[in-house]
Amino acid sequence: MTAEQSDQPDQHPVNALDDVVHQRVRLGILTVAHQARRVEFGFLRTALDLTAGNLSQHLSVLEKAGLVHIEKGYEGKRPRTWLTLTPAGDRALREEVAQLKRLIQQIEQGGSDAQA
Amino acid sequence: MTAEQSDQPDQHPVNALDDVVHQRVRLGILTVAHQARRVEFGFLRTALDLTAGNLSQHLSVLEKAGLVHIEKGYEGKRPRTWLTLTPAGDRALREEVAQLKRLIQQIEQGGSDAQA
DNA sequence: GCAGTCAGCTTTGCATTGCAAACTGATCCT
DNA sequence: AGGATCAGTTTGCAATGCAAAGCTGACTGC
Repeated sequence: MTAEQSDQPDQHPVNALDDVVHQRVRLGILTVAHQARRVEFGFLRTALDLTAGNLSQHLSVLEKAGLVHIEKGYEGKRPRTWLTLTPAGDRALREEVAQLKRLIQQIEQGGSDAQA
Repeated sequence: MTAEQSDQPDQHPVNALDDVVHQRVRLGILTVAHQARRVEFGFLRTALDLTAGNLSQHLSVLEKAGLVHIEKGYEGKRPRTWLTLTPAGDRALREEVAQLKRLIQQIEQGGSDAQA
């Protein structure tokens, strides 16, 4: 146990996860936005069971990070807010998934007691 | 308050995730603890690239939640802290993995599960 | 043997985050 | 017209997460 690769700061999957993306609610938002091309605020709100205030803030975090595009307009006379994933958002989500898969593999392989 | 059609409380995978387990660092701790039967504090610290203070607090969160058992003692004359997953911790980790898998599947299918 | 140093954590202090209640402004109902 | 409802945003506050400082005991030089 000699050669410590100190130039390898962190090889652990969790260190490759981005907190903006990994956060539970935002991961949900990105997932839904990935599945549907364009999502309504209200749909997200009920699909993820959030308060409007909570959702509103998570959206601005995602927008500020450049992961989603937010589009405000009207449906008839009612104001609406739609959400689309940006290319960066799509990449970020894929990256999250890739790291989660690595993590899951580690968990499922290396157990002292493993059972599916 | 309108008793709306909340008979479908939340079918979305992210709502089944436990924030105690899902948090990035703690997910890492649980993963490492799952792979090795018994982990040293110092090992976790370097493996996950954490400050001691940060690790210390995450461990007490996990302990308070009953997910890990913390054991203090000596190795030779040096004080050491070891960590083991409790059965509940193991179950919680498996549950997290199960939900993550559901989530990943949803993402990778990429279908348009549209709205109105 | 007692100052100084180091290993191994814990505690403290503070900035950020996340949540829901309160608010704004427009539309619908009667 | 006046109230109820929809669609979000802003505000206020509690909880979280982080690193720096602090604490405790062991070993080292003198």
